Amino acid sequence: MSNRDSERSSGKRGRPRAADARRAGDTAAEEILDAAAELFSSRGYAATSTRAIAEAVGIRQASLYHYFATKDLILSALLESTVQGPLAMAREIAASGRDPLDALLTLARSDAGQLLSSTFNVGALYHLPEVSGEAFAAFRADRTELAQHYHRLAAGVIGDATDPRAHLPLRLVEAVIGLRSDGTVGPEDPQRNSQMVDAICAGIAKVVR
Amino acid sequence: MSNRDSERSSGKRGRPRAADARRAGDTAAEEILDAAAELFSSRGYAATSTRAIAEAVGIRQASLYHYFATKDLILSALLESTVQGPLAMAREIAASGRDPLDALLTLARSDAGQLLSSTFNVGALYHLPEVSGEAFAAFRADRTELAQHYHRLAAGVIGDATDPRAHLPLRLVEAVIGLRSDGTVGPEDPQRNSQMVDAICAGIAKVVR
DNA sequence: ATTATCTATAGATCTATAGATAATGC
DNA sequence: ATTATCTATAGATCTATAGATAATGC
Repeated sequence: MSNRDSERSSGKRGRPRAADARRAGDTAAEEILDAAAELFSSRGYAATSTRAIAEAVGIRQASLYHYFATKDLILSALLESTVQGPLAMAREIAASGRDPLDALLTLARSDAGQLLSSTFNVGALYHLPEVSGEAFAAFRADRTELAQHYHRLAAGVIGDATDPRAHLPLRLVEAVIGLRSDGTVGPEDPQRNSQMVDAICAGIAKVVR
Repeated sequence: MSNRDSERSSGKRGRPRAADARRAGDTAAEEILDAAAELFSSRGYAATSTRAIAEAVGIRQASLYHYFATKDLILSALLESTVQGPLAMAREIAASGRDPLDALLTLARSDAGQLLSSTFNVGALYHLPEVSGEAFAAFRADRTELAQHYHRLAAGVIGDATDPRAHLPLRLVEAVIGLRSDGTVGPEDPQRNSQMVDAICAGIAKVVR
């Protein structure tokens, strides 16, 4: 129980900041990612300047470049960090040999729950138009693999790999991104979220059966 | 049959363009909207410069401002023009007093079909982060009304206005936007599109019943 | 000495405006 | 005279780099 005191406490290296810390995160890089997650997911990538990110963190614009060599790399880090968990889970479930419907619903429940409970609507990052650029090819490959896991499990339940219905379960999970943008759901009402996740999973089951 | 010759033919007013016309549209404003629809929906709003739009049309950057006083107004015109049709149909169906499930499926089929058959993926414009800005409040009001029509019809079938499932039909229709961005479907394969629309409508019926 | 920050700025944009120009219409 | 375009540019960005500064660590 002694790992609380190294948190950000005592000895700070380097020149002090002009402003106080105002962001979540134990390190400067985490503070930057937290601010960028909020701004990129609400205002978009091109519309968010590095100056706006720095201001939200409480540092100068140029100081961002001590941690990220380019603006691209900030979005890249956010994209990777949000897809890694779902992808790892999908691989695990795929390897487990579970019943396809059970596997599909477990994956969907987990992913929808995470999208709803995250502090910002980071799922919206997936849909930023800039993500189709070369700088984010690694993320897109991960995202494609995740989509394939959903598709394969759904096709397994349906019994036909060409049935267009097999594309719908992932889309129902991602519906929560739009619902959060609209304010229909959000992390401030966990009970409503839980009902929404249930409704989505029930919908997925009905669509594939 | 004599309305073919006023098309863009004979008498052109004004200084000639430096480049040839290269865009769909009978008027310069339509050419601009066509180019902007392609660029905004694929690259995003902030990432598309007025210069890029002008180049796609074959005119100089400053010439855009003869037709649109600001860049905002170009996106605004596109958003309005894509939501007007669906909204008009939704109002008509709502006023018709039809059976809610029948009404819901008719609306969904029409909207999904239009999103799939349009030349560019204009549905993606709805999800641009910039649309949450003040300049697009009129569009957002229309969009909200459309969402309410879907929600009310779905709640009518379910028999409970608070059931979270009532939010899912519109989301299933909008799934085609993501499917087009991914290349899963597109206007080049009408037969596959038709199967996808059927699958979505069948999914909607199952979700609300 | 190392580190994290700062100030200052170069160079490349980007939107919008001002005013000239080259057509047609009357 | 009217119109649709053009050229030129002002002023406001924006990203990234260079190099100074103010802390701690050794």
